[in-house]
Amino acid sequence: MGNFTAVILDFETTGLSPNYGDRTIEVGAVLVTNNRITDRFQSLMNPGMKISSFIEDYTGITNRMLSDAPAINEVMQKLKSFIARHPLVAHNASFDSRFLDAEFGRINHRRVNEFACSMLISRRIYPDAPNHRLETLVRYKSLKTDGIHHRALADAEMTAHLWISMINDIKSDYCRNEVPFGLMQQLAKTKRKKVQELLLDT
DNA sequence: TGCCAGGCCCTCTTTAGGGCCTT
Repeated sequence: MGNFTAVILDFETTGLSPNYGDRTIEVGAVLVTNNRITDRFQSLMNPGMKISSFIEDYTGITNRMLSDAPAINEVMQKLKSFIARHPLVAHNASFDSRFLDAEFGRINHRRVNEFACSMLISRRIYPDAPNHRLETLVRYKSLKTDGIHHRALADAEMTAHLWISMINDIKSDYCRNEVPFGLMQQLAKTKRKKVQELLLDT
């Protein structure tokens, strides 16, 4: 008891803003139970438009690969089942939550899941990291990686390892048996100077 | 037509500006 389940997810997209027409082109998600990855979900998605050469270069996902991919709505239905009502985590969650909510909106679904941001939490837990990009934190904490970056499942797995690492570090640094999701969310909203206070207090 | 993100966080702040993160 006490070890919560969460889904860590990551999107590759055509750009930065769903409000300006950008769509998702790949999703990766992993289920974390008892601080271990216990299930995985990944799919490319055909956004119905050409992606820029910048995105092709950035992700390694090509227009050719997407032409054979399933429609976004179809994948969103499957993603909806995968995430169920589990709390969600993403690195810079404001980005992924915007896209998730936009794509769910297109299938007339409204997200009920809570969201936590591993980037905001890492700024509190690892203030001395050179920066808080996912890639940097993976190196900084010597986390498991297959060396692939900017692909959805690889990034989701690295984010999951970061998430697990942060929970384990809080447990050992503050002698805690468990670190509930709500505390992680609270951390993200806590001023850096008040972090010690929060973790010692609760 | 052409424009175009958005939210957090720090500081030489709050009557603001700019860097960080995500694609």
